[in-house]
Amino acid sequence: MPSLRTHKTSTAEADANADAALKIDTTFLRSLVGYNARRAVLHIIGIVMQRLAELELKVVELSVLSLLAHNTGMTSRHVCVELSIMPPNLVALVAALERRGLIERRPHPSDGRAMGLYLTEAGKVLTAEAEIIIAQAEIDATARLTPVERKALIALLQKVYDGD
Amino acid sequence: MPSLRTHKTSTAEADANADAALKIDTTFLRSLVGYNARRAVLHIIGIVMQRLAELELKVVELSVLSLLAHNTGMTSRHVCVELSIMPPNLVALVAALERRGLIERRPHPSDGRAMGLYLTEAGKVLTAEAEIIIAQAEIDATARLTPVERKALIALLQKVYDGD
DNA sequence: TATTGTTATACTCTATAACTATA
DNA sequence: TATAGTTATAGAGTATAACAATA
Repeated sequence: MPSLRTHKTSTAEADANADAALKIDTTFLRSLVGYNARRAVLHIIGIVMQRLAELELKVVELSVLSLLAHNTGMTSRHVCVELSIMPPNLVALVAALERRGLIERRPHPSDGRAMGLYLTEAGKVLTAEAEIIIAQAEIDATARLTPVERKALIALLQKVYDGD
Repeated sequence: MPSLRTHKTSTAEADANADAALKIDTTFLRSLVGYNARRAVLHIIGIVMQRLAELELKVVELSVLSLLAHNTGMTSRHVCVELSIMPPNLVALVAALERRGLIERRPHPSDGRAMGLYLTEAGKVLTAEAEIIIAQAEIDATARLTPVERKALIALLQKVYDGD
């Protein structure tokens, strides 16, 4: 019997689908970039999260640390804009990183309202270590891709969201 | 997501990054598939969500309805596995769709524990309408991609997570 | 007046333990 | 014993309103 992808409904098909181990038709969902991208994110984040847990870091915390490592003195507001975090939700995160001695908050030189965020020496060391771990975790999580495919995938994804 | 770059320039300071919105170096984060995929998901989901809101549907609700449209009689458990939803979290969702008269729950013919999920006529109509809307929203959200690029992107994403 | 950082809070999403009725 | 569905609940994640200090 030929593999069927009918959209008709019959009692026989209903009973067939009600039975155990069957093929589920996900043709429509799999035709959507959003669905596939979300599944890929869940796959990758799961692996990355697990590896970062060894350093007691969450993915969003590493994102903030990495941003500060390459943009020293960034303000909370700019971190929020860059990572699409609502300002109230960054407060506790920054406080936690400061409590762990990974970052420092210093008054902005010319804007009395703002605080610059800086990595401490311990923060620099941990961030460097975390970036190596996360880079390897990413490679492992996308191991089915060749380096060329991986590069192409990243370029296509950026084409989707760049300009936001 | 708001624009990341402003066009204002000001006098140089000792700490360039302490000054307001200059170019932020995101080289490391942008080298990660996970980071880029997540940004792309946020971009697409935002648009899709907005369009589906006209039908008072959430993305996950449309996912369930679409799955049932093409796999009539699926059980809750199979929906959970397919969409990575925890069973307790599907209960309220299914109840809401049933309350709206979009789906029906009927006893499984051979397994007294299970319930088959079926679209009602109203559910079929709404799902068909929603699939058209979401397909167009996806095209719009990925308008910077050519059809060939879009197809390539989907294939690469599936290569990342398929087998999970 | 507008903006930065903050508090408080609420809403959503996701996760876990335990129960029931069937298998 | 194991599984499908459910309840209750806890924990993240994300959202808005409002305030003080500063621009």
